[in-house]
Amino acid sequence: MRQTKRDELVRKALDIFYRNGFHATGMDMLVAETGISKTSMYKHFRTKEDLILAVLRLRDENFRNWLYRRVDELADTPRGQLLALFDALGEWFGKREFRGCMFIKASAEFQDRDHPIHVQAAEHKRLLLDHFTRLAEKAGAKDATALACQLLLLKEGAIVTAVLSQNCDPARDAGLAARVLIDQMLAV
Amino acid sequence: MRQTKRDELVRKALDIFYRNGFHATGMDMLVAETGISKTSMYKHFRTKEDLILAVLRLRDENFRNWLYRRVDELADTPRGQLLALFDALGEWFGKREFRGCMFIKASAEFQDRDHPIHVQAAEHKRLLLDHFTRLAEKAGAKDATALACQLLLLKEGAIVTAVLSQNCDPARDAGLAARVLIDQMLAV
DNA sequence: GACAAAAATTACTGATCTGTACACATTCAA
DNA sequence: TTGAATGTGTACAGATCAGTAATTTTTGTC
Repeated sequence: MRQTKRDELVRKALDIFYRNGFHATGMDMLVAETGISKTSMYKHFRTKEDLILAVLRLRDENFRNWLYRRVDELADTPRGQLLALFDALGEWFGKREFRGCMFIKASAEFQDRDHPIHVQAAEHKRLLLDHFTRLAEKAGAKDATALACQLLLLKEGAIVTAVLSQNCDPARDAGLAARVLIDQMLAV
Repeated sequence: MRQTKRDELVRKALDIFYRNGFHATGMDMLVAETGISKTSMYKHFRTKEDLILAVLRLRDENFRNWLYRRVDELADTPRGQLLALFDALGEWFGKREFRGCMFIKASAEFQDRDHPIHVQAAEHKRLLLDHFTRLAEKAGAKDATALACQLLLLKEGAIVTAVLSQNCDPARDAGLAARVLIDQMLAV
């Protein structure tokens, strides 16, 4: 119960950082938009960086939970789930609040590979890749690791393209490409 | 000839913004690292945003010229050139100064779709897509537009992955995937 | 109602941000 | 030699940055 305020802060900060970027969002803006005092913020987090790391942890949890659950709802077989990844992506791109991948943006603003924020963004991608790999194994792919890598490339590319191009449907293109790659990897 | 100083500024600012990010790079840092006075900077560019736009124009020119020329050197046939795209990407990823795609990073820091910097980043991607589409047409793809979109997804995904994952070879994965997609699109 | 933890308020520090003002130096051409 | 264009150096404005200190208010629990 006593964690409530902290959770509220992280939840609201997530929205603001996601919409506005990390460097462009000052602590004073967080105070104004969350209604939480700066003293409280600095009681829960020693620095802005610590807050950002907490935000990214929440984002990772939210996003992967959502994606895995949605894929599970959309298909039963491992092969079907690999394909459903891109249907789920399409749903995400269509949401009003879609603003691209928070981890790509984090790595763009904190470029140093050793920076904790960059490291955490990389960890998110690794967890996704692991999940894709397990799905590819269950589907019986000849080279599950390679297939998972390729599907991850399509996913990341689709996200970037969804942000930067209006008049196209990257989730559909990625899904069509994925089907070809999957069929080729499952063929005997 | 009197454009020299302005060009020098844009060239040096490109390096600094690319390494350090846009918001994280202040005009005072540009003064310190370029040796060009702030007064001169603001004589050539009314605002920091104008300077960034000029930097992105130069980057677009440099990058596309390099990529197109490199692909031309690596292969003769249109199909070979589509594949060579990913060999060229691999060379780029291996360079010491590689820091990801400047336009992805620009769109991450200036998220508003109407923002001039975001618009210019989108234009860069559109020009690349056009080039890919022409190559796919020359190669005789059944659906040149679709193939070009898919290859662009692989390219963007590979760049993002090259930034965020150390222990893998996204250019190779993308190249292998591209071969499958191209073969499927060129098959009768 | 009493008590203690948590949060808010307010004001502040020192640094940095974009952008400007002004005086002075350099270059080049007529 | 004059004069205009282009450059530099320095100082500054006004806002905002991350982060802190001291005090008061709110809140939940016994």
